[in-house]
Amino acid sequence: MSRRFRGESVHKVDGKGRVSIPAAFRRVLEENDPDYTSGLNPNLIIVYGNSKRTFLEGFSVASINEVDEKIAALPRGSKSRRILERMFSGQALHTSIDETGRLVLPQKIRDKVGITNDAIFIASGDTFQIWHPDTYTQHNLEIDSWYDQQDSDFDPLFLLEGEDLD
Amino acid sequence: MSRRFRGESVHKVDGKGRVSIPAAFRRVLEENDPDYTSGLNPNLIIVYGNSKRTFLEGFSVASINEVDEKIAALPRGSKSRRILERMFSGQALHTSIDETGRLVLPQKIRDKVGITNDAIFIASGDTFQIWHPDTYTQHNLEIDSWYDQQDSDFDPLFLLEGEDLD
DNA sequence: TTGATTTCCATGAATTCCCATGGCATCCCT
DNA sequence: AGGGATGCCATGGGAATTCATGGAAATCAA
Repeated sequence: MSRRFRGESVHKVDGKGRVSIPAAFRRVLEENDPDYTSGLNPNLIIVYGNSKRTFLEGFSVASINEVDEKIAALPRGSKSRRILERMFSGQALHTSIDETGRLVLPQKIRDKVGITNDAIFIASGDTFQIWHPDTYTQHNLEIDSWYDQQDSDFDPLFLLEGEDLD
Repeated sequence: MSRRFRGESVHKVDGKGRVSIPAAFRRVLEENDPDYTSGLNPNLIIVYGNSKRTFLEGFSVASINEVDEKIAALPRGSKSRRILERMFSGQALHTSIDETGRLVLPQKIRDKVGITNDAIFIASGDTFQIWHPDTYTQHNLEIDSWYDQQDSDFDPLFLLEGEDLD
């Protein structure tokens, strides 16, 4: 169907760190995992990154491969390459979805982004993000207040045409 | 044939959120879904957006791809891009039309724009909108009052010529 | 052994699928 | 021109699946 994730939703995280992944996201992960065949569980990669990151980023196998290739194309030993390798190799977790559609987020990772009882999943192009709901709301305050300053019939598509903001 | 929707009509929404979409719109969705072949069900994307939005916007696959590409061309991390990604990735829903020509609007989305027993579909270029009939009427009153301020012989095509308004 | 993972079952709610009907509009035959 | 017959369209209802979530049992690792 599609390579892109779409939508947002909140899910419970239980004591063992299990969370259901939105069903629609599962379809995308399945279609973008070359090893996937009906009956199996699709793989995915969770990138948690350095301490400044306040959310987790989920990649399909196809998407992470793309990133890996681009990194590999950078000069060995370059600073960019070292930074990226650290993030996408080291500060990331290769895992898979279980038969009930859940993913396990280890305690360490949950602590890192402050996820406790609930987690919100938000599509973002060919990756998706996982946030603590409150942190996400907080993060969006700026955008929300920006909307408040626009006319009520403002259409964001207008942003595609013109200049950038700020 | 065409990439543009045309016309408007009202349809029943049942308890499960099912709504027939205008047959003419279906033809447009079919022709603009690269995956569509006779016998299959065309895909479409419903964008519901932030809390200020009072209607849903339906995109064909071709149209949303265009939007996605333009977004991807914006600088990563720019405000415009963040606003657009949130709206078109997060606050949106990828779905499809069933064999009886219906679309399912989940409860959450219906609640958001106040759709209950009926919904009105209005063509709008290469997208279409879905409103609660009353909200739509209300919205039109505002546009009508704008017309009232123009000369009685004002021809909207005039807008094609010059600058944007205000 | 003991705490931490995985696996494996369980269940209510939500969602999808499948079948059914009445209303229009169109086609076609005589 | 009349009058089916045909077919798409809008809408409904119930059955069958899938989802999201919880808990217990089995396995692992240190």
